[in-house]
Amino acid sequence: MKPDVTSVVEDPDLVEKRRAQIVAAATELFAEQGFHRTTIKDIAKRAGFSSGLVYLYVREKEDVLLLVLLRVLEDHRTELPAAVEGVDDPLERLVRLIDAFTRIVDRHRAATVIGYRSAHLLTPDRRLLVEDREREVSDIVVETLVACMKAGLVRKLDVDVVTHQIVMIAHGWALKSWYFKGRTDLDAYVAANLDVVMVGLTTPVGAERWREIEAARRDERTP
Amino acid sequence: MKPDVTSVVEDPDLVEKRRAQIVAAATELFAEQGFHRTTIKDIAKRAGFSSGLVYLYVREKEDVLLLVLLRVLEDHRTELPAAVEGVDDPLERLVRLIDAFTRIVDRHRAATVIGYRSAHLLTPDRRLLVEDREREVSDIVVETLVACMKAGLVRKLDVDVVTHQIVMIAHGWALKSWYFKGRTDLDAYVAANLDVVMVGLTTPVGAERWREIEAARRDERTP
Amino acid sequence: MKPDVTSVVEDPDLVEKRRAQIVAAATELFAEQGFHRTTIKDIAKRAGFSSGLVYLYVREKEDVLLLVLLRVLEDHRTELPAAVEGVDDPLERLVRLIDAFTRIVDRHRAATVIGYRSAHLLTPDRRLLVEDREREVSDIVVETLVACMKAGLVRKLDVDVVTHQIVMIAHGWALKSWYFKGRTDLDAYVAANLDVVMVGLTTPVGAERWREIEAARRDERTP
Amino acid sequence: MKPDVTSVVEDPDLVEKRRAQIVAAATELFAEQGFHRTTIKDIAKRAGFSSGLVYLYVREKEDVLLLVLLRVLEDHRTELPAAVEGVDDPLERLVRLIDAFTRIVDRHRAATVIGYRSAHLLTPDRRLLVEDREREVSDIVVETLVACMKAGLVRKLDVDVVTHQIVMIAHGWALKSWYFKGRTDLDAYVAANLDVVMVGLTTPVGAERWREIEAARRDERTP
DNA sequence: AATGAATGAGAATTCATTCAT
DNA sequence: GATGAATGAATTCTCATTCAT
Repeated sequence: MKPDVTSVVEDPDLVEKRRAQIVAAATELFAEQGFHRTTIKDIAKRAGFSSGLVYLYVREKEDVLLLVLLRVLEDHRTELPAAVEGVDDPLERLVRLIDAFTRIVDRHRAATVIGYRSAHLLTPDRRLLVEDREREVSDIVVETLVACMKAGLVRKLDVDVVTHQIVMIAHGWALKSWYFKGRTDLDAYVAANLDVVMVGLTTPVGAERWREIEAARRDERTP
Repeated sequence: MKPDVTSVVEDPDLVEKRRAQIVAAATELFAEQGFHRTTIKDIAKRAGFSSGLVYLYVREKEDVLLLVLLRVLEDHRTELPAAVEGVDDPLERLVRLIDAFTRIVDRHRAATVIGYRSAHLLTPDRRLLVEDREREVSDIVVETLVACMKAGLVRKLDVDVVTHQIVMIAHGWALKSWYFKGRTDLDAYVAANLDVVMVGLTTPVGAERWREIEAARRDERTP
Repeated sequence: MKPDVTSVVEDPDLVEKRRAQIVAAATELFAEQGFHRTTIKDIAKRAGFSSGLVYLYVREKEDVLLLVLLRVLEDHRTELPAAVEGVDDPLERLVRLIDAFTRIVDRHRAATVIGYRSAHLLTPDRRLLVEDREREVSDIVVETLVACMKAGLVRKLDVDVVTHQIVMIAHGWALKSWYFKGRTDLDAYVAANLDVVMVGLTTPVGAERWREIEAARRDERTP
Repeated sequence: MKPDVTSVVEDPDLVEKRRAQIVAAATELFAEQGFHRTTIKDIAKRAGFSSGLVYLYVREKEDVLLLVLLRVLEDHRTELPAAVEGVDDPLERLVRLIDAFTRIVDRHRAATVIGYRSAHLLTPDRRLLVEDREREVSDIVVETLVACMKAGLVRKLDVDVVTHQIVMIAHGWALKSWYFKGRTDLDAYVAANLDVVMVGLTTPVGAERWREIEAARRDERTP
């Protein structure tokens, strides 16, 4: 389970402490300048020690990126369940999750953005590790969504797609900050997204007009 | 209007042709390996000419990235309006836009992903150029959304947020391809997203239960 | 005698004309930016034609430098004798030569400076060619100096050294223009240098005090 | 006062040592092949270390050139005054200066030549720095010359021009070594130049014949 | 004769990584 | 454990030269 990053230093507390310093500095810098433009020296300087030290706690630069990405996902895995702790009603859980997810992302904007920008730079094994963790996070949403459906609170829909939509709502807040800059604040963002999605999910469906439209669209495409 | 990338070659047809070759090769490579790991030599080799040639059509490597990003946005600006050409009903336009947007992104998956990964590497002036074009694209959605609201077909909601949600649905298809790999196809993705969003947008709203939940959430946060 | 630079173009008049254009443009540019920073394209553009054309009149870039340097030396070989044409008195010839030499250099400041900066970039054969021409120029001074000595107008001194001193006076005006900038004009420069040198050359020598000093100096060095 | 060249290495002794090695190697190479044809790799190899090391002590290649030029000027500023240390008689000082100046140049032939060839390649700020130092060197001559004039040992003449003449005598030895190759040695060169200049400077002036000649010349030019 | 697009060798510079202290 | 000097591979960009038109 432990991230597969080895260190030559033995003392586990020291390892944890140093890595936290490295991750903190790297997260800032990667977000500011991107992975490639950030040098190990930059990271070391911002963290307040020498560049050689970094290599006592990490084998390659890419490991730093891995640690950064695993760090946020770890936080998600802790904070997201905490947000629905003790809440039994599935619908309430779902609302809280969407709300909390977006707010967690907001707190970790830098790392979230780094994920989208730089995860692809990881070697396949490391990328897989990250994707696994990411799936564990989205599974938290999946579970609640399934519970809602089972309880008849949410109508039958492709769970993966809906989960993905919810994830994108949360991540979207970090990804397009420039789009909202100065126009919409976090609360309004959460409110509007919840409004659309929750109505979309919970309303029982009839023969809406847009359905005919889309049906026609589909026929048009595959005659 | 023309991208501010200068070329020492004067023949405009040749410039267009060569740049198209450069963009095609670069789009593939940037998507495969990222911007930094792709060398000018790589691009030239894949396009079938010498590395020096690239610099006859572009001043710096970053210009190649700019051209790649502007290329997709240009396609969006052409293809998105084409998808609703001659369609008067606002709701039908909206459905078609969401559908078409996602499918255009699908066709330009590589470049879309590059946008999220590498746009931040551009110098501010170039980034601004890209963001402007991006806004022009999302404005196409905004217009139709506003028309729907004016016609009473969609209820009053924050237009920016909803537009952003629609954009994220379309982009999301490209961004998390690994998430759907082998499970959900494009049609199912479009269908499910449309289902949630269109119901969410067009249903007249009453006193749904999730609303109380969210109201409680809100009070909890700001007592 | 002709500079050893071959051209693929046959018409000698055209060759001469084009080379003159090339030399004129190159002289300006080499003086402004130096040899290496000046590209063949720069030269062609300033001369008003295409870069390919240059290679019809010159085999390599270095040939352009050679032509530039030979051009000035040719002018010296024409103008210097012209300045003493018909003057029989050796002393008058000498004065006129020093005066004229400095003024010719002034008119060819750019090329003179290029000589000091860039002659060393020539391949040995080309450099030798230039040095030969340079010697032919200084020989004009040598001849007159010798005539003056034979006539007893100038006392016995190392002719090479004195010639060199005179050459350095002339060239010095071009080499250290920044030193005189705004303080001394050409006339004052010529006047003062002539004053020192001509007095130094024509005064019959006795037991000057500085001689004892220098003799002591010499002893000090070789005990 | 310190040359404005920054180093990432902090130990000042090491910086000094490495820079001395770099300067030594670069001086040889610049003199042999010129600035542009000398690569950083060449310099590093001749100095016996890796090319990357150079960039720990210098920010750009041009800085190496600057260091080379400042190095000689520093030596001049040390050695020139040392040559007249304790000598009170102005005339004796002057003779010694001319003598010493030429001999210092002889010892630093390579760097002196580099100055004439490559100083113009420096960016304006660096060039200015070099010119300032150069002026400080020539000011040493100026002072003594003025003292000689005040004492009535040298007649009234344009001090700048005469100083420049003396500087050109010294530098001339390095600049035209090919001219003297095998014919004149340093001692003869110094002796002859001193002979002309000192007689030229110290002889009280009457109505020499060459003066009438030059006066005529002048009238001819400005009728 | 002239053009100018194309080539490709070459050079400065950066930086991850190592290792002696 | 920590430091920071040293290494050298890698990459962008330039430009002399060629050659098809």
